Amino acid sequence: MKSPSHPRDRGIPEATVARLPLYLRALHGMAERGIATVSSEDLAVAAGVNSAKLRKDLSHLGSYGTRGVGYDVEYLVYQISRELGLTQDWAVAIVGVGNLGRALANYGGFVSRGFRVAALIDADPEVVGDDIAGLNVEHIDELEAVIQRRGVSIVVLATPAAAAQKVCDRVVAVGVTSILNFAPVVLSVPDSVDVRKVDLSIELQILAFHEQRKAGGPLMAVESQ
Amino acid sequence: MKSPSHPRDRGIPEATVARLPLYLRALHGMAERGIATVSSEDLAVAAGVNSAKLRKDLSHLGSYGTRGVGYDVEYLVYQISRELGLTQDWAVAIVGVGNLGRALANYGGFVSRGFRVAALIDADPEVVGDDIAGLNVEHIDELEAVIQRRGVSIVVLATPAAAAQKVCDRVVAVGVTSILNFAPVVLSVPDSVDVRKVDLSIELQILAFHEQRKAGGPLMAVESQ
DNA sequence: CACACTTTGTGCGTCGGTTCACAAAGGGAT
DNA sequence: ATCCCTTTGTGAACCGACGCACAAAGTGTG
Repeated sequence: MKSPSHPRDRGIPEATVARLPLYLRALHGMAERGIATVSSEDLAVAAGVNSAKLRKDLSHLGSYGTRGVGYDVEYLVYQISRELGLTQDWAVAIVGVGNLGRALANYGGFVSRGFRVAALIDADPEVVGDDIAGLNVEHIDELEAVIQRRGVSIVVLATPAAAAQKVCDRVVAVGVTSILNFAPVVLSVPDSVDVRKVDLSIELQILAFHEQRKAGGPLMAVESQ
Repeated sequence: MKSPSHPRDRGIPEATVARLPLYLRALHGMAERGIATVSSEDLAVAAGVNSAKLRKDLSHLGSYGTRGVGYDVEYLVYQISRELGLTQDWAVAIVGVGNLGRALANYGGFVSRGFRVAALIDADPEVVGDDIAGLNVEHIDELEAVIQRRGVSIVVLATPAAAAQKVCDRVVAVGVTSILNFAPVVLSVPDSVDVRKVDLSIELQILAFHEQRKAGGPLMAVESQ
């Protein structure tokens, strides 16, 4: 099932996919500074990873490097972009225009990577109709219509926890298969749908765990049973 | 994100630590609904994981279940909270009060888990002095003083990318060893410092990759899961 | 051309994490 | 007390990811 001669093997490991955006960011910075070629070592340092890992990651896309020289920055940017699907334009809808939704709508990092916020949707009549980041906030009743009319393929959920599953069900029903979930709930979706979750409070809790370890040290080990 | 094994981890795997907050959230929901005991199967479903994994995770904390019965919800909440260090109060400083920083300051999920936003800090004179979420925004010049005065042990970086490393160096210099970074840069810190990063644009890029693969056709559907 | 030097691409040992499957342990009924 | 039923806790196989270390492949120089 995995042929070594196949130049663009689609069996790219998930761990690799998660790092490609990192490499892309580093490469963009280098391109801006006029760097034409880069070695795996330098790129690895810029991306904060091991150089062997970086080379193995890139080898999954094909043999785009030159031994003795390194990688052509422009070319690599193009190859990674294409692999990630960033050469096309992705229409994103943000559902839930609270503090977080607003921040996301204004976040520059999206547009600069081929993502276009195509719709803002909320249930609160107080917010509906407002202009945020140059977009008109639409009512949740229009959810399905807006998604289909604007060709939205990725939905960002920034609703309260209680509303998330219901909205999720509706967007899945109209064919959306990629969801970025900021609501602190476990969404239940069909296997065919990709959900990535970002939970700010969970990240802090993980930090707290390690911080406690550092601060408490051996003292805690005694207290535990 | 780096996750070096800490010397005093009492042997709890990093992957387990990352899931404990998930279990905790599910358990809180159950406690609210008056559920006294729960089986690993039910809790696993609520947290969206495999039940064997859940049992193994919990077994790292100790033997807190009763065979034939399940786990006592209240007791488990307490044990996990203690393990994560949530029984104490953590003072958090948010540096960078743009759209994202503002959203974080108002985010309810923090306070409800033992985290207290103790300071908001920004460089923009336009913002300094404003009241946000009941807090006065302070100037970046006061960074070190504020951190020490308020006993801040976790810093959230929500600054522009260009400023992040400099702020990071300063907070590390005053002894902060836990950082949650929202800026799209790879922070360079001593090994003793924990950095967790959240990059919204990277999450979208990963979704785009899978979305593209789904749209690609039946050839890829074979290898997709 | 031959040789020295650089850097990629990868085989392979290792390790952490996931999952299965089951023995051990507890509760309840008779 | 004994038997049956439920559910935990874990041994062990499996799987993917990581990183070392090196052969292969390219550049440059004399």
